[in-house]
Amino acid sequence: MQLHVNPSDELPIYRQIMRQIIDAVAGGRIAPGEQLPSHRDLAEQLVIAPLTVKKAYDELERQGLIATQRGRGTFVSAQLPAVKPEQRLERLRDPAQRLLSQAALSGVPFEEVLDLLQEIRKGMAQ
Amino acid sequence: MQLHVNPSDELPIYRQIMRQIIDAVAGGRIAPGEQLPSHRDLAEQLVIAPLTVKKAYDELERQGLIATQRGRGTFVSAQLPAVKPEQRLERLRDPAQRLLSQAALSGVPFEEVLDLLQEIRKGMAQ
Amino acid sequence: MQLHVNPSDELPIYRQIMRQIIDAVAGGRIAPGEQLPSHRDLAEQLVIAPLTVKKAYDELERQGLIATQRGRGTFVSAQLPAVKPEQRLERLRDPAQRLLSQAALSGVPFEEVLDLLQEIRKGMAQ
Amino acid sequence: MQLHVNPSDELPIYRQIMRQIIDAVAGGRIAPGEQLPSHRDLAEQLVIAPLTVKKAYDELERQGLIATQRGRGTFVSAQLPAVKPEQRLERLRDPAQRLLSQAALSGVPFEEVLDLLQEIRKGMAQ
DNA sequence: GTGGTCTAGACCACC
DNA sequence: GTGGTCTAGACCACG
Repeated sequence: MQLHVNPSDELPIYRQIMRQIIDAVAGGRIAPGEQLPSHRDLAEQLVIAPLTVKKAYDELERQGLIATQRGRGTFVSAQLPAVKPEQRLERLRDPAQRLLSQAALSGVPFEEVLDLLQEIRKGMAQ
Repeated sequence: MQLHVNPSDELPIYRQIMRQIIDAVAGGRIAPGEQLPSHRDLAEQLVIAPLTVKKAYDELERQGLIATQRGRGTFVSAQLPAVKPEQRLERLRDPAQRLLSQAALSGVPFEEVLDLLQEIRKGMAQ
Repeated sequence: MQLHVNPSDELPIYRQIMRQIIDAVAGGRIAPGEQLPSHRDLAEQLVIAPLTVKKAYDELERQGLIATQRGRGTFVSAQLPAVKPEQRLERLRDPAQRLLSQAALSGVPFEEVLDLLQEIRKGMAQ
Repeated sequence: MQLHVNPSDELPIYRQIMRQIIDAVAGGRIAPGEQLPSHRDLAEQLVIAPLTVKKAYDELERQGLIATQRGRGTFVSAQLPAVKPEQRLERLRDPAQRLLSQAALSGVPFEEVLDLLQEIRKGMAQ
C-alpha cells in the first residue's frame, strides 16, 4: 500500500491518511485482518510526526475499521462494522448530492458523471 | 430559500452557508440574477454573527458565483463562472471516489448508487 | 467544578479528567448545555499540557457527552446520548460484577455494599 | 474454569487473566487450596505467550491470592489475603461510584441497580 | 519491537 | 478569545 500526503492541502494530514486507508479497504487493496505498518514506520515513510499517524489510526479504530493490539500492531478489522440497512442509503445521500452539485456547476452532463463512476469503479479491486 | 446551520458541525459555518447556496444554484432553486438576502438579515435569521455570513458571501464572490452591487444588494451571477474543460472532470474525481468508497463500505451495490443518483437528479431540477 | 489530577495514578491523566467530567454530568453538578472551561484554561489550572485536556475532551465528544463549537467553546450536550433499552442493563453488568468481586475479596458483607451505594447516591445531586 | 482473553481489549491481557481469576475466587468458583493450570498449559489454551500468563500469576502471588510451590504447581491460597479494616470500604468507593455514574447516564433507576446486584450475587455463590 | 501517554511549544482557522 | 492541527522529542507498559 502506497500512501502519500500533502501538507499544504486544506484537508488535515491525519484526515488524508484516514481517507486513503478507508479507500484502500473499500477498494479491497487491503484485506480484512491484514496488518498495517506501525504508526512510527508510516510516519517515517511519510516524513511526518508519529503522533499525526497515530491520530489517524485512533480515529479509524473508533470507527471500527481497524483494531490495535498493544505490543503487537494494528490490523484491519476482520469483521468490518455493519451498517444498519436503514442507514445504508442515507449515508450516501450527502456524498451523492455533492457530486451532482459539483457536476452541475462544472457543466458536466449527467451521463458523463455516470461514465466517470464506471471508470473509477474499475480501478477499485472488486 | 431556507438555510440551516449547525455550529457543532465539523464544517465551518461560513462553509456550510457557501455549500447550501452553491447547491441551490446548481439545483436551479435560485435563478441567475436573483437577489440574496443581505448578510445582516441572513445572520439574524440564522442566529449567527454577521461577519460569518459576510465571509461566505465574500468567498462566493471571489469564486464568481455571486456579485455585490454597492448600495443595491447581492445577486447570483447571471453568467455562472466558466470552468476550464480540462478541469471539469478532475473536479469530480474526488467526490466520485468518496461516494463509491462509502458505498462499498456500507455494502450498497453499484446499481443502487446509480438509482440514488437518478432520484436526486430528479429532485434537483424542479 | 473542581477537578484534580494525579500524574502518578495508574489511570492516564486524560482518563482521570474524562471520568470526573462524566461523574459530574451524571451527578448533575454540570447541567446539560453548560460551558466547560477551555482546554487551555483547564490545562493551566491542572498544571498539565493543553493537549492532554484536549484528548479528554475529544474522547468525550466522540461519546456524545459534550460538543465543541469552533471559536466558541466546549459545552455539555443538551441532549445526552440515548442508550438503547436493551443495552441499559448490560452496560451495568460489568461494573456491578467488579463491585461485588471487590467486596467479596475484601470481606465486606452485601448489606454494607448497599449502604455504601445509598451514601454515594446522596452525594450525587438528584 | 473457563478463561477468555481479548487481545484488542484496552485492559492488558495479563490483567484480564488476573481479573478473571480474582472474580472466580471471590465468587467461590475456585476454592482455596485448589490447583491452577500451569502457566504453560493456560497459555496454550488461550493462544498467547507463556510469559504473559506467568506475569499474571506472579502478580497474583505478590498480592497473596495464589502461591506457587516449586515442583508441584500453583494453588489458590488457603487463606485469602487480609484487608485492613480501614481500607475495606475505601476500596469499594471507586467501583461503586463508577456503577452509579454509569447507571445515571444510562437512565437506570437506583432500584434497578439494586435488583441487578441481587441477581448477580445469587449467581456468584453457586 | 509495538502501542500508550505526555510535554512544551508552534501556527492556523474560526467566531 | 476559541478550538484544530502539527512537531519533535520523551518515557512507560506490553508481548
